[in-house]
Amino acid sequence: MNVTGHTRRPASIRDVATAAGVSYQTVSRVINGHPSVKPTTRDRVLAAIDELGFRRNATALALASGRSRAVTVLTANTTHYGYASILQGIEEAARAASYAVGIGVLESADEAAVTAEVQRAADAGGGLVVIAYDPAGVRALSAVPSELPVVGVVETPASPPGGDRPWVWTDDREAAYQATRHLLSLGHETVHYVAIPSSTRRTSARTSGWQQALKEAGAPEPRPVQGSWGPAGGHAAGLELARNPAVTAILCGNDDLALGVLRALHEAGRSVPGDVSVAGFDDAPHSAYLTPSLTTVRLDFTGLGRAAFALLHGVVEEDAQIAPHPVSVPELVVRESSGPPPAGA
Amino acid sequence: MNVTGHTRRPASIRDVATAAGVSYQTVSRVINGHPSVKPTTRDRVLAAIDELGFRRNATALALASGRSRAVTVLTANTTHYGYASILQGIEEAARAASYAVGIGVLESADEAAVTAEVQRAADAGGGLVVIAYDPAGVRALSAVPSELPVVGVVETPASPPGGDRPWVWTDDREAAYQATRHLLSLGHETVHYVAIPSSTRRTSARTSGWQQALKEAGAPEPRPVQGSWGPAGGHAAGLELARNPAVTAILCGNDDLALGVLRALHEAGRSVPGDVSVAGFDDAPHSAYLTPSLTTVRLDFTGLGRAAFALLHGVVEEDAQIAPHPVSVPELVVRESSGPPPAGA
DNA sequence: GCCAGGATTGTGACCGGTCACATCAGGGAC
DNA sequence: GTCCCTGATGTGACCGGTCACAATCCTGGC
Repeated sequence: MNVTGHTRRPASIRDVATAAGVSYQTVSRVINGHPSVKPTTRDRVLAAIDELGFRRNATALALASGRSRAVTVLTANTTHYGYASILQGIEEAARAASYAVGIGVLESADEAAVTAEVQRAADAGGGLVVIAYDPAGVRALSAVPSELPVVGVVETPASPPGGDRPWVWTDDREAAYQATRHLLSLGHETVHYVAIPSSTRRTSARTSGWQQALKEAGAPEPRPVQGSWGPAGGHAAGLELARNPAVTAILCGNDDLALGVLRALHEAGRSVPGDVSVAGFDDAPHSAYLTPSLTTVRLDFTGLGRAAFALLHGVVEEDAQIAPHPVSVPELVVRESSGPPPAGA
Repeated sequence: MNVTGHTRRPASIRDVATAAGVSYQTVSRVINGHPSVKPTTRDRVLAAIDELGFRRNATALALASGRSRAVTVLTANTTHYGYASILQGIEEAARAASYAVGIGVLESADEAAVTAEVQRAADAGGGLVVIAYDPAGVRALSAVPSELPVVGVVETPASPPGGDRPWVWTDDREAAYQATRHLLSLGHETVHYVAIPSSTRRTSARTSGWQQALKEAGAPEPRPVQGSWGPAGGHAAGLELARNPAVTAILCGNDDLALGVLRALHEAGRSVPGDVSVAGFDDAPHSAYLTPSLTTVRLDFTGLGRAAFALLHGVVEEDAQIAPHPVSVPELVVRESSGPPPAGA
């Protein structure tokens, strides 16, 4: 160990080579596990590595070899439950594969801003995971130059916006379908829907799952109420729906929205689930502890993140490339916020 | 523009040099804004850069110059509101300074695991921001080799665990003090406290602010109840406190904990704020929409993250180094969950 | 005892930038 | 007209690894 106290620069393979009395190439072979190195030599090199505290310089490796063992996650948001959990899943898997994880936030959906951010991510080297749940993400995914390895986390599997890029998704359609069926099965005549902003102009997967369930049941299909991502949007939407006494069941695009809806119904003097049933989406950590606790559909975002990384890893390392597939089966979690419609309805 | 469709490797400064009919060094001068380049030459080079779509290779830059324009954030968590917001703030500021942002999650507080993660972060090059709100983070901060630029986001300013490293903090002590005073001023005899896990064995800043307020008011000081980070811990603590009819006011270490406490009180049949007042900490986005809405202390985590980056930036670029300072003045937000104690108490 | 061939090891060039220094021209002072 | 200095530009080495190829050692087969 070095005890001089000098802030010397870290040892390079040439330092190790000198210490072990071999050439730098032999050191390179040892750290790369090349087979044809005599065991005694290898031991000598390993001892030198250990003594000098040598660590392979990631920057030099990236420059010389092109491989960079890094992922950059491009996302419009890092704090919302779903996004944060996907990020966490990616980080987890990346760490296990000893990949570095970078993040880039798409603050605006503006074309120029998105392109700039994609460029920055490309500069970082390595692969990309783009969370394309919103317009900014979708735009980013399609702005990624074709020579870059990228995986999209998308909302809908059909004709993904990123073209022929590999992607992963959760089955949002199925999840919305299940939640809607649940509410209908309780006896509600129909189910209203408060939507999250869609990733594209087309109908979102969540919306279409809801529509399908209504159609199958022959229930009237009310116009979806547009919400935002957070509770504030849900609150506004909830106030609007509360004015209509015919509304007895509300499905929300996510749990935050549902929280706002619950609050709005409370303010309007309508009880949940007595007067109105509410269901959310995502099963955020706080949903089980609300009063009333929230019926919702659980999605495995962390697993989704892990799958996204696994897919990217497969692409980058040119191993068997895993076919894109939905990684989580959505699971309906029935809690207090849903129940039969009021007797009079 | 290139229209061959070939996946050619990106242009280097030598490609640009050839295209502009100058040496690579001149190109380097142009992209670095060196003064002594003849305007006509500069224009020629800029035109070539534009035509070839040249972008400076960040990896090569880092290797050759040592500077890397990157920050790695080391944190035990990415999903909790406070952590996620700090990360967001760092990313925001870093993006503005065109720094790359990396993250490393400290999954375990185990010494070896933490050291390994710090090593990985060091390998990424650039500076470090360590969120030291918990044992893992504190350990990581002190495990950072002294030659690495690092900023700690710590709980308590006094004798920071990272030694002489620069740091930023929120004034948690003041925040807890304010919240406790608020509850006492409503007429409660004393205030109970549900604690988040402390970053060290010592009394946390939040705990000591609470204690100080009680002491000043001559109120009895109950033993703090230990919680975890999430609502589940708050729920358990809440059930325990609900058994004691003398409890009329509860301060919680964060809003998630408070949510669990609210739920537990509801289950125990005690009304909020009629029987018991509850206050949280952090002002998470959902807190305003709970029923009852949550009285809490707002902390500017995003600003804290920005400040952490600014400080690091100052250290790395060797500009005027900003002295560490609390960036946010905690702000008490009074909502429905706090009120006077029941008349009989 | 001599040679083919695999196992081991070393050398030089390169990745794409930067840095330190050399070179070359032009212009003012004498 | 010469000298010196400064502005503009080019050359070579280097950052710390990798890659392709050359060189050397050792062993078995004949």
